[in-house]
Amino acid sequence: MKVDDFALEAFIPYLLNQAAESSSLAFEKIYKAKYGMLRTEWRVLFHLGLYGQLTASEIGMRAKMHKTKISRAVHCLTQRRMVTRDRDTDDRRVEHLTLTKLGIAAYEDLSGIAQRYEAALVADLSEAEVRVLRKALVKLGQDRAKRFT
Amino acid sequence: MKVDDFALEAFIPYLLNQAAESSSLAFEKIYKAKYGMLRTEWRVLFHLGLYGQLTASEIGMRAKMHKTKISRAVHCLTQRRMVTRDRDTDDRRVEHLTLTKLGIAAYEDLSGIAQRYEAALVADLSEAEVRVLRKALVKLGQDRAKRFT
DNA sequence: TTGTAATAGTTGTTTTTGTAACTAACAAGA
DNA sequence: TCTTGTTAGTTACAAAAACAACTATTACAA
Repeated sequence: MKVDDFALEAFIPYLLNQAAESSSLAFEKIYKAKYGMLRTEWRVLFHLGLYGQLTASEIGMRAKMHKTKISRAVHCLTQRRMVTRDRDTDDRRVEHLTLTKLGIAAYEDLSGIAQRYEAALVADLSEAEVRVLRKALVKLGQDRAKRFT
Repeated sequence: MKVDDFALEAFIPYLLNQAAESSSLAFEKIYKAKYGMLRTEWRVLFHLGLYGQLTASEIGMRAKMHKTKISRAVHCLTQRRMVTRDRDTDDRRVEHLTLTKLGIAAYEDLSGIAQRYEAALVADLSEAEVRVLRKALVKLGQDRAKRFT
């Protein structure tokens, strides 16, 4: 199987998946253990904590999560009294989601941990490298729907 | 919700997940459409194509995939006549996995596509940036079991 | 030997995700 | 008004993943 110079070890999507999984794992354990949250719930919580009141669709666009995931995450978060839903008075299809005191507390706790976690993650990279990394990840995260067929 | 200077948009694990998902998507469609493969199967195929004969455990260690995933992926790949299993004569617990002609053909086809795909992915990054990216991803992909509690 | 532990891999069951179909509300033209 | 189409969000069902328990085989020590 001589084949080629193509190293799976260096295939960017593969590396990205490994890095994403590995880097999410330890942090996932924290919010799971402390608040019983799933990754989807953590994301919703985080978006609400960061941007304030949002609708499910807005979260969907920002986080690129499918609406069913959001629907379920919001359901769980409301059950856990971390999020409240308010119907829009003009358009009664839309719901405005807001964190409760409990939700805010969880968000503040977890975002603090997240910052320290991230610092530990990139501890052995230089600042310049981290800048390049972030920039590259943002680019790679963009929709490329049409770019490769 | 004034809170903080913590930008979710810049949280590395978040960016990694976005980039990983986005970058895997288009490629996933290709091997799914052409060969009806799942991501797990594609990974197994790729490891076998790259390293030749391996056992399931070896693939598990290299790819950091759980053994049940590998078991099922191998099952599908053998059904599709892309992989053959041979019992080790010394230790009858272990199976040596090898690509068939069909498997090799699929691997060669897909690895070619993968190379071009990756080239398109990083097209608007400089070579230096790609180097930094790969290096950072490899580091982040490493086990950090004990590094953050 | 024989008993205990360890390893390779599989199978079964439960969670979580993905997909598609659905309800409810609005919009806008005939 | 009455379609027809669109949007927000939910629900139901199918696909995939995670987790635990299992079989078969080997290792190794009493």
